[in-house]
Order: sequence, then C-alpha cells, then structure tokens
Amino acid sequence: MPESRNGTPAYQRIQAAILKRIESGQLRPGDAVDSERQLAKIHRVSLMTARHALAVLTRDGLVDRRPGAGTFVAAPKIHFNKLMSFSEQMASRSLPARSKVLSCGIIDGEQEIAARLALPSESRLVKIERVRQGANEPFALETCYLSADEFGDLAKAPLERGSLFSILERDHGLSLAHADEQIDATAADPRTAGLLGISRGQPLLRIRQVIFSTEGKPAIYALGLYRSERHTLLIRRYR
Amino acid sequence: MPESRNGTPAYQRIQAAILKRIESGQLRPGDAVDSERQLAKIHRVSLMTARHALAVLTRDGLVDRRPGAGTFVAAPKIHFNKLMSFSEQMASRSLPARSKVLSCGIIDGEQEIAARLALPSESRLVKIERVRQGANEPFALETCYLSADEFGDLAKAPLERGSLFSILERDHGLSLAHADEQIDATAADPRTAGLLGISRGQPLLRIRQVIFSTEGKPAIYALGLYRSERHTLLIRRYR
DNA sequence: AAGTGGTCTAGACCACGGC
DNA sequence: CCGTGGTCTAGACCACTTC
Repeated sequence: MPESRNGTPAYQRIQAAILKRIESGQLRPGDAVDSERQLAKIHRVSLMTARHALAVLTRDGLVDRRPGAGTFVAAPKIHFNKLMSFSEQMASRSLPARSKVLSCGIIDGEQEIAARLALPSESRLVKIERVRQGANEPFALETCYLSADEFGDLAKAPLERGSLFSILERDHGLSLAHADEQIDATAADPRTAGLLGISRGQPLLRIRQVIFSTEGKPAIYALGLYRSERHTLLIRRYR
Repeated sequence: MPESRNGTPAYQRIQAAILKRIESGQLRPGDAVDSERQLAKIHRVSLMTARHALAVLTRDGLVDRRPGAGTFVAAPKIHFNKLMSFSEQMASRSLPARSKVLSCGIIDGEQEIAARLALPSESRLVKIERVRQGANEPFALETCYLSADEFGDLAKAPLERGSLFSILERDHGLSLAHADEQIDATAADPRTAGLLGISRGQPLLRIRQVIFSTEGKPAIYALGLYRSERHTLLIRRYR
C-alpha cells in the first residue's frame, strides 16, 4: 500500500520528519540521525524506502553518512549554489537588509529581455529597479523584469518590505526551481556609481540571471551589479 | 551475490554501459534509453538496481525521465557547475587552448595559502603561474598552489602540454571531487594588465578556488584573473 | 559482537503516456 | 491496451566502525 495515509510518498514523509527535528534544533550538527533500520521500524516501512529518504537528504548535504558508523546531521551548512532572494541571503548571514525602489512600472520594446523570458518580442514587461542595502551602505543595483501579462499587478505591490520572491510564491502561486546565471565583471558607469556611492570605473560584479519556475518556464530576468569589495559570490562545482 | 564479477557495483556498470553508448554517439539526444525493465533483463539485475543506475544519471542531467513514456538522452548538455580544467572548458566549446608557463617552482612562507590547503603554515608549496590563451589572445592569468611534499615533482612536469588535472589524475592517482569558489571583481594591476594585454584598471573577474579530492582533502588552491570581455561564468543555482 | 551503511533480489501496485 | 516510470516490500549478504 504505497503512499498510505495522504498522497505523500512515504520517503518524503520520513524526510520531512527528520528535517523538522533538525530545524527545530532538536537534532544538532554532528548528532546521529535514526539509522535506516530504526527509521524503517518507526515509520513501518521497508529498508529500501528508509534508505531512499536518507539518500535525498545526503544529496542535499543536510546529512552525512559514514559506512559502518551511522548517519549524522551535517555541519552548519554553507548554502552553495542555492537560489536565494536578497532578503534570504542577508538573513542567512543575520544582517539587516533594506531596499530602495528606484522605479517600478510597465515598459515595452525590450526585445532582448523578452527573448530571455521566452516571450514574444513586443511583450509588455514589469520592470523593477532597486538599490540593495546592507548595514546602511548601498551595495547592489538590481533590475528585475517579469511578464506584465502574468505579473502586472506587481507594479502596485508593496515592494518596500517583503521580498519579491515571497510575493510571487505566496500571491501568484509561483514556485521557483532554479536560475541560470551569467557572471562577469564590468566597470561602473556614472549613474550606477552615483547610486552605489563609488567612483566611476570601479569594478563591479555583474550577474544576469534567468529564474525558472518548476514548470520549466522562465519567470524572471534579473540584472544585478554588485560592489565587489562588499560582495563575493560563493559557488561549488562538481567533477 | 552483489558486485558479481569484478569489484564494481552493478549499478555503476550499468551506468558505464549507458554512458559509453551516449559518448560514442550510438545514442543521440532525444533517443530512448533502455527502460528499467529492459536494463534489468539485459544486465540480469533486479528492477531496483536498474532503477538506481538511472537515478544517478538523471541527477547528473545526462538523461531525462518521463513517467509513462520512458527515459531519454538529455539535450546537448550545458555543463553547469561542472569542475573542469581550462583545457576541458575550451575543448567543450571546441576552441583551441594554449598556455604559457610564466613560472613553476617551489616556494614557502605563504601562510595564508597553506592555510587554505589545510597545511601547516610553514609548508613548502609548488607554485605554477600560467597565462591562458584562447584564439591566440591571452585571456586569463592563473596561479595554482599545491603541497610540495605531495606534488613536488610537478615542478619538472611537462606542463606546456597536457593539463594539470590530467597529470594529477593520471600520475598521482588523485581523484578530484569538487571545488569551492569565491568570485568577485577587481581592477587589473599594472603587471596583470601587461600580461593580459589590457590597460590597467580594467575590470577583471577574480576566481579563487579550493579544489578538494574525493577523500575530502584540499588539494589545489587556484587564483584566476579573467578578462571580463572574453569570459563569462555560467552557473546554475537551485531553490 | 553488534550495529551501520552499501548493495541487491524478486517480486508488487499505481498513475500515466502513447497507440 | 501495454509499457513506462514512481513507489514500495521483506527479506539478504558484505565490509566496515564502534565498543
């Protein structure tokens, strides 16, 4: 009888149970998680199923498995390659986050950006331009574009507080899957330099990202310019 | 009788068999791969084992699975978040790659770098400094550091041809697992500008990476400075 | 010696895709 | 309708770690 009670697969219920114990602080890094056999008994499930649950947590780096020893809560987790909103990034470093909205409205004629969002080239777009501040110093200029047909009401949303991500996920039922990013370095133009409080010509980290929904559709195009002395990107690559 | 013939797990042998057919061009993107049941029969293995083999290929993005339909060779693969040597990167874009070795020798007193490699601070290090060229134009300056105790003979290796990765993997039995990278932007100092043929102050993409072996030990520290007009980094982040 | 993760078997039922 | 992937069972043996 797979997927017994509700519609959720057993292995996902087991993962959720473990995650809850980790997030609540009941299980701390280094602590032993229930073994495969214990989980199998507790959740009345076969070994392979308990194993599957742990396999996913292992891949996501939440848990370390040591053959012969056991399964343990992984170290305090640096979130590599994790798609996070600005607010989430700052929160994860327990820094205060603020944004100033420079402009927010509907534009058209941006063919190249429409193309990146897989939209017809004459599509109307929502454009949001914000200065990101951390510790009361501006450190990034971020410009987002979304389809105006789908997200037109964003133009009147309370963007000052509440992150764009949370508005999209809560109010539009949008669930984000991944982002493909293009990263390079560029020199600050006069306007950007002014907004960020640096001198023109200073090197900036430029990040262009296309954020995809779980259905595989491009949902957001974002262009970020980061003061390089204030921000470094952390990435993990695998062989 | 697990791991029947040789010491390789069955699921890895199955993966290898499929990979071979993909890499040889016998299976092209979009083509159907053997189904779980076919694989089980062919390799005389249970369904769960065949399934496990495909699960790993799916996670690595080599293959797409469509419930009810089948398993198919994935699209021409952009290698996101893949740890590749310079030579491999160029090869994957079918561009000619060349390097010029500026210096190659043993140094000491580099405490900060020794620390990044988890070595005692007075450790001797191999230092290799190279200019990377693509299409006959210099586009990156790369400096690598390794433990001199372990890799001292690199100082006399034929680095002009053959990538550092392949030498390490073939001659030193080193197997690389992942790299953690720190990325930011910086301005070209006079020496770097000269070597890369740009004017000083130009923005450069700076990538510092610590490359880990499969045993989890830091093996290489590399500092790369990339001409930003010639190079953009591609990254995928997941929610 | 007892417990653990890693691998594996030989089946099973379900929901869904394509014909 | 048949074949597919997704989930699951109730066991098994091995190599390893911990005590």
